[in-house]
This record gives sequence, C-alpha cells and structure tokens, in this order.
Amino acid sequence: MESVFDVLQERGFIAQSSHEKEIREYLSKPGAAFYIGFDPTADSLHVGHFVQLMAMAHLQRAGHRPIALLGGGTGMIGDPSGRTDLRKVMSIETIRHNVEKFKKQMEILIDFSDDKALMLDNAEWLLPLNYIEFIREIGSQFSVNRMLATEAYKQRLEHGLTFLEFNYMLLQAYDFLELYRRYDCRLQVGGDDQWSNILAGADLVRRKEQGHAYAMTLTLLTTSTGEKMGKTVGGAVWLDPDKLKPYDFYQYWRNIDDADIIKCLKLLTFLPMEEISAYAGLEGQNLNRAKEKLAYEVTGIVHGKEAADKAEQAAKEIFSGSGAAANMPEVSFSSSEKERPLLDLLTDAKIIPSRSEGRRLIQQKGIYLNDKPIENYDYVLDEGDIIDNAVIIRKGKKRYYRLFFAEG
RNA sequence: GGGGGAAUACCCAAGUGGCCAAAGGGGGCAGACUGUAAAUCUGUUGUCACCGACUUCGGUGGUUCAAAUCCACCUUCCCCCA
Repeated sequence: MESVFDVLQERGFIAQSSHEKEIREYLSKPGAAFYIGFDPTADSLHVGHFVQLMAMAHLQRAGHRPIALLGGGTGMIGDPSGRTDLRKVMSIETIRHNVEKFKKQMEILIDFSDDKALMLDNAEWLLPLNYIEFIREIGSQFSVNRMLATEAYKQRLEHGLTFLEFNYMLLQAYDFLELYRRYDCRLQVGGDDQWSNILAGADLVRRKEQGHAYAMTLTLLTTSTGEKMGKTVGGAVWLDPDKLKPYDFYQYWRNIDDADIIKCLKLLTFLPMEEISAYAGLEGQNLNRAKEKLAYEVTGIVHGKEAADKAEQAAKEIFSGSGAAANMPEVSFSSSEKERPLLDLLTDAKIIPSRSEGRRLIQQKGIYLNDKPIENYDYVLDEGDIIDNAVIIRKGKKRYYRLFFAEG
C-alpha cells in the first residue's frame, strides 16, 4: 500500500518535516493522531486553510485521526509569525463567533462522526492557566535567545513586538504538549510559516515527557510570482458562500495563472495523479480545459456538486457568447423606474460604487447595455432596450447583471 | 523616566504657506491584444449638479487674504538611552 506520506509528498503538500523517517513510521499504522491549529481571526476559512483541510482529509482517508484545534485561546494573543504589524486584539465574542463558523466549514472535508476526528478549542486548557505555574513549568524550557533567532520573530524585531505576542510560541507549544498528553498526538502539521512554532512544540514534548513528537509543514499556496494566493478585490478567497459567491469562487480558479494550474490540481482536488499528469501535458488554449476542471472540482468540494454545476453552467453561458445567462445576479426595480437615467439605476443597484466611477466607465466604454457600449452619461432606457421586462448590463468584460422591472 | 523622529488617498511614498484633489510606484478598474491566462501597450483611479463646485493630508483649536505645509494642545506609532 502506498504511504500517505508519499501521497502528500507527491502532491506537493510537504514543505518541511522534522523527522521524515519517524513520521513515516508513525503514519504507517492507522489511527495516528495529528493536529492542525486554526486561529479564528476571521469569520470564515479561506483557501489557505483549505490546503490544510485537504492535507487533513488525505491523512484521515489513510486511517488517521485528525485533531482540528481551534485557537479560542491563542486567538486572544495573535500570532506574530510572518506579520509586520500588530494583530488587532479580538474580543471574546468575536472569537467565539468565528470558532463556530470554522467548525461548520471544516465538516465539509473532515468526518467528525464517531470521534473519527476531533475538534477541540485550546481555550479549554489555555484560559485556566495560572501565570506563575505556567512560566515556571513551560517558560523555563524556552530560551529567549533562541526564540529571537527564529524566522517568526526576526521580522517583528524591526517593527516592534509586544510581550503579549512574544508569548504566542509558548502557548502553541503548550498545545502540542497538551494534545500529546491527552491523545498521544505526536504530529503537528501547519502552514510553512508555522515551522518555528511547531518545532517549539515538538521540542517541548521531548523535554517535558521525553516523548516523540514531530513537525511537518505544508506548502503555502503562493502564485508563481511568489505572492500569497487567494487575494481578491473583496479580500480573501473565502469558503463561506455568503462572503464569496460560488460563482465568483469558481471564477477565481477558472482564471488562475497558467503556471499555477498543476500545483492547484494536486493540492486542491482529489483527482488521481495520473489524471493530473494528463493535464500537465496541455499547452496554450487547451490549458483552459485544465482550469475548467480545477474550478469545477474545487467548487464541488467546497460548495457541493450542485453549486459547481451551476457555476460551470453560468460561466459557459456567459463566455461562450450565447449571451444571457439564467443565473446572473439580478436586481429588481419597479416598472416606473425605467425612466430614470440608467446611471442612477446602476448606482442604486450597487453595480457601480459611485456616479463618478460610472462616468469613468461609460467614458471608457466599460458599460454595456445588451452588449452595446453606452455612449453618454445621461442615457435613459428606451422601450426597445427592454426585453421581457429586463435589460442585461455588462460591466467590463466579465460581469453581467440583469435589471428587472417588475410589473405594476 | 529622559531624548529624538513619524502620522499624507487602497498600500508604499513625495510634498514643508498659494502653481495641491496632492508627484512617483504598487494595486484596482476600463480599453487594445489574447485563451475568461500571463506579458505588453493605452486610459483612468476623492465626491457631486463634472469645462465648475465641494470635502480630504492622525484629532481639536489657532495664526493668515490663503495651510497637507506655521503655532498650541491631544492621540497613536517608531527609534535611542535608562
């Protein structure tokens, strides 16, 4: 049987690992517990987390036991790793709220039934900690000199690092120790920016328990130009359909850079490697087939098959030139509003953020009415423009909207 | 605790009395070219009643015909020393 470690490696998940041999050994027997921590810094997971969920899913399918550790406690500190600025301190209510959202989204990929996977919140053991006891038991095990030398803190030393954040590493390390003690969890997985924190935990387990504990980090999803992937105008590529509509989610992947396709197929879908290799052979225009597949698969995993079908369908209708799609965003107006200047309608419908922006767009021929560019700012709809009580507005090349005028 | 510096639009960053809605870059948006890609080129990027007007340069007050620019106080951040 193929080892999960190989699978993860082949698919490009593994960035670094502390003890490859031991980890392979550990994962060779089913039932191995491992954990990944998620700090509830937003009210939805995003693609970055998604890679980690995928890794968890692979491991779970191989018979292992994932522990999703929500950072209800560490979230109150804020991880300084890889950040140049101070994180905002979050209120307890916000953290609770976010933790709830995370839970739901994780269930998309991880099977938590019958304790096949665990979801824990480190608030459980971090909040009751006694300061003096903690620094005597745990703090004594850490060398400040070494901590300062880690990549995670280096950057911050130039911009300022509060003592609050400095403690983050200890708490994350303590999590590992706690999970080792409770569940015999010997492997912590995380984003590659977590390397120092994870190692600190593995170290702590060794020191306190003379136990075996390992670290493994996952490739950060970056674009071919090295930037973090998943940034859009609206922020991140969220998994929450309320924060990023399935169609837009689909489009994000559909429009991905050529150079990133294979990497994404490997990391973000469960397609067998043979199939992915076939896509790797494509060139030029044919790459679009791979992008379609990628978008369809990822959307399917995150939002379900039905949503993926719909998104794909909508995309085909819009881009294949057949014009009007059934499920483009629609805004309703009352029939009498037809006579208002189109620009007003568009701003009211929030299709355009301001009238100035609208003027600019019109000037640059970026607004189309039924596929013909609008020429002047004060255009008012003509009866001939309205088909079935609606007009189709296009903004730029890809955004379609339907303005519907209700009868009466 | 002492001393020094900084806060400018989405981000970085120029600007130190009128020529400033504010250089430059990044990003965004639109157009051309394309493969719904990338790269490139062009335009654009505070708001509105848009050839004009109005509101912006951490906050509040003040000086002045006129302030992002000068003064006072406040807030926040950074650096050096302790």
